[in-house]
Amino acid sequence: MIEGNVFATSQRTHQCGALRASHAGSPVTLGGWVHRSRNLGGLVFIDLRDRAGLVQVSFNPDWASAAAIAGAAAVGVESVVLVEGVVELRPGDMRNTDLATGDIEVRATSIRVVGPAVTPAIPVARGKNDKLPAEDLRLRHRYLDLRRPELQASLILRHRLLQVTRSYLSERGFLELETPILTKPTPEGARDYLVPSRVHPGEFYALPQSPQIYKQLFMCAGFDRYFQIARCFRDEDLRQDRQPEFTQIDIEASFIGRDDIMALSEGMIAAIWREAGHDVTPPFERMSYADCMERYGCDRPDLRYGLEIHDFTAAFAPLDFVVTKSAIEAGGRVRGIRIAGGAAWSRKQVDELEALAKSAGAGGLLRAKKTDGKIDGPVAKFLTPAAEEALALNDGDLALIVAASDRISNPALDRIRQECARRLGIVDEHARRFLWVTDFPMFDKDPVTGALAAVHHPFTAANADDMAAYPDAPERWRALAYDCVLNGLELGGGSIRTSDPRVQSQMFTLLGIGDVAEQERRFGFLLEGLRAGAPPHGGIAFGFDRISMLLSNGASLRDVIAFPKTTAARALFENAPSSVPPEDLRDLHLRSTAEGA
RNA sequence: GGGGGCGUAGCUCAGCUUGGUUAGAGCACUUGACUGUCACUCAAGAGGCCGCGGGUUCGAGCCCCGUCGCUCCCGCCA
Repeated sequence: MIEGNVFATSQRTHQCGALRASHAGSPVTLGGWVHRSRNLGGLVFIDLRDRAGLVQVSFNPDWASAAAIAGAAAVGVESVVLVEGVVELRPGDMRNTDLATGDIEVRATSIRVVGPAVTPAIPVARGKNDKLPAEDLRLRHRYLDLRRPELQASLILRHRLLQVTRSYLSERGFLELETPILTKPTPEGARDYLVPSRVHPGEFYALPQSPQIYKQLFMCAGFDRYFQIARCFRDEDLRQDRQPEFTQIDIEASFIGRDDIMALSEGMIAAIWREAGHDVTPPFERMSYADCMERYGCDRPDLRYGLEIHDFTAAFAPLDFVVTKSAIEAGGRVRGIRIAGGAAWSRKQVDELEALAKSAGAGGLLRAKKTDGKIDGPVAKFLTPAAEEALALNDGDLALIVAASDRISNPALDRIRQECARRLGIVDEHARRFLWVTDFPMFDKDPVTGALAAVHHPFTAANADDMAAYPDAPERWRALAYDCVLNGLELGGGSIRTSDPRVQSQMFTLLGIGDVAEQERRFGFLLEGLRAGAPPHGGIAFGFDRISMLLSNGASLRDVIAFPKTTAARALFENAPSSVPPEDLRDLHLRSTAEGA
């Protein structure tokens, strides 16, 4: 680090928000924005703001000229001013403990307005109970919104997290290598953003959904360890935690296995969280995909609370109860969760949970509660002692059960479990339960068409034992893939890649791209790279925006991205996308079919 | 692509249920007063295409239809 005050320039000596009692007696020149001012009549205070914080500048006839006081009284909020003065300790009763600079004030002798401001369209300085302006206004006037100390803190933290990430990886031999933004359309996955070529009529580049193939080619080229803070683009409908362009910490390495990537990632996550002031202790817990689905009904379980799913199928099979019986006969299972104290919930409350289960695709939600030693509910009169024992209800407990195929019951029970935890207030907001989910299936089989789709992506390697054991049942193969999960949120995921070009070609065939010419056309540049001598390699990518959001306690991804898009993928500040002159379209060999075009 | 919510002063919101004087409040803004405030205080003032279009009605911020924008969710996101 450079010693001393790097913020001193020919025009100012200090940052406003950096002044402390130790500066008392120093003459200073400050530049900043007028956050608020208080004119007491002949005595004026200005709260001057820069990215470091606020400092009170006082204008008093004892040290300031009448002209300076008049200037201070006249300046409008959000104007940029340069003030000269002396840092002085405030008398004890005038200290402001709410302000980092509250022990001192700057007794100003002059003020110069260098950037006068019109009245701001949205307020920057807010009272304690003032609500934020509507988000579209904040986005439209982003230059003002970004002045808010909260957003500045988020972006400053984001910067620090990026630097920690860079140095962590760089210190471990990873090279920060760049990949193209103008690239080739990807045949599967999300929709691409397309860029028309001017010199090649009718042809298009695509913006990368991820640098996946390029980073594998870096491995083929022998760079051994790669990382990139990579911008990625996906043209899909948006959510609170989804932007059309987003940033990934993208990592790939050679001569490594799953455990190497996990250990490296754990260290990096710990370094990032430490930078944000949190202790994280690797190694992280691990759980197979199969266990996750069995116990939690989803592949990214929130482990901050229990409410695990239990299987009652064996005990319920003999029951002469049509709901469970028909489900089991159709190949389904009877599974549910036990809620201690849930018997006290009202009919209406449980109905709401059933509605939730139905919205997740379940046909219904069976309930059984135990009060005064007696089980109540539609199944109650069919229960055998064995079934009662399996339910294992204590007095006051409620069981919520879904009888269906796992494909139906998993998402339903997942939703129910999350909602029950919320209602019970058993989610420890301060807990951080990191988890590796491993052994994902390679393929997802479409229940109707039987077609296979890659669960992770087509370049993921399969477990070799599975391939040998079930050569004709690829839907049983497990992938060498892993997801990093925190409190039910996916932070990142990756896999060991297929480095044998023949195996990669077989994978494409399984995915329905059997034609060799077609494979070469779509993925030739990867296959050629693999044929040229590819080391075993693998990697991972973390969603950096989401990590920033978590660590700055932001409610939305839009609070950690300087210039985000709306949920309609529109940029309200610079007003993109927008129409272009017809001649521009002509140059690109395009004609718009949009109405009114 | 589908569903829910919101849209009234520069900002945050009342008013809408049950249509009926001149559409209100707080903050911000302008002017004035005020020598230790820190969301300063006090007084006065200015500020409105009630998102837009159509309809019902003697009469619409309010009811109906459509549309646009923002937002949340489902689908989608290898």
